[in-house]
Amino acid sequence: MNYWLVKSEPFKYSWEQFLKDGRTFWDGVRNYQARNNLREMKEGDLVLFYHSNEGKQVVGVAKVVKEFYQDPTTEDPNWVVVDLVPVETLKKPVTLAQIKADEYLQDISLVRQGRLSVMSLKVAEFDRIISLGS
DNA sequence: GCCAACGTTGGC
DNA sequence: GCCAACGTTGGC
Repeated sequence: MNYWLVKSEPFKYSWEQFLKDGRTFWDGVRNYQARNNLREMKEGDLVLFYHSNEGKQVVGVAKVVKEFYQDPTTEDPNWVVVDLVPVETLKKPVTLAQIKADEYLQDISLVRQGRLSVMSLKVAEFDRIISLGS
């Protein structure tokens, strides 16, 4: 079981839209490192959903329901997607500022590698964010 | 809107 | 295979 964090700009695809859809395929990844992370995702893995640019906060938890397959939005076989469903909305969104200020989250990729859009999390980091959001 | 960080591209 | 130039992301 692994833990992940994905970013989305809310005006492009928001958590609210995700809840409305009930299920989505995570497309648009055009970065090799992020792509590699998508390929590592297993069914049942939990994924934090982060709003970048506007909001800059973790807003909910999703779950992988289908492992990677060819990105249907491009012919290029380099790129893949996974299917996600929403699991729960955080009672209190966890902001980037909170994460940066938290002593247990100093090494999180969200802070250390700001531009990466799909990253893995340690269990401790995942749990910490969940507890900050409860 | 600016700019830092960093990934990618292309010339040599 | 190195590295400069360029483009993109995302925080501020």
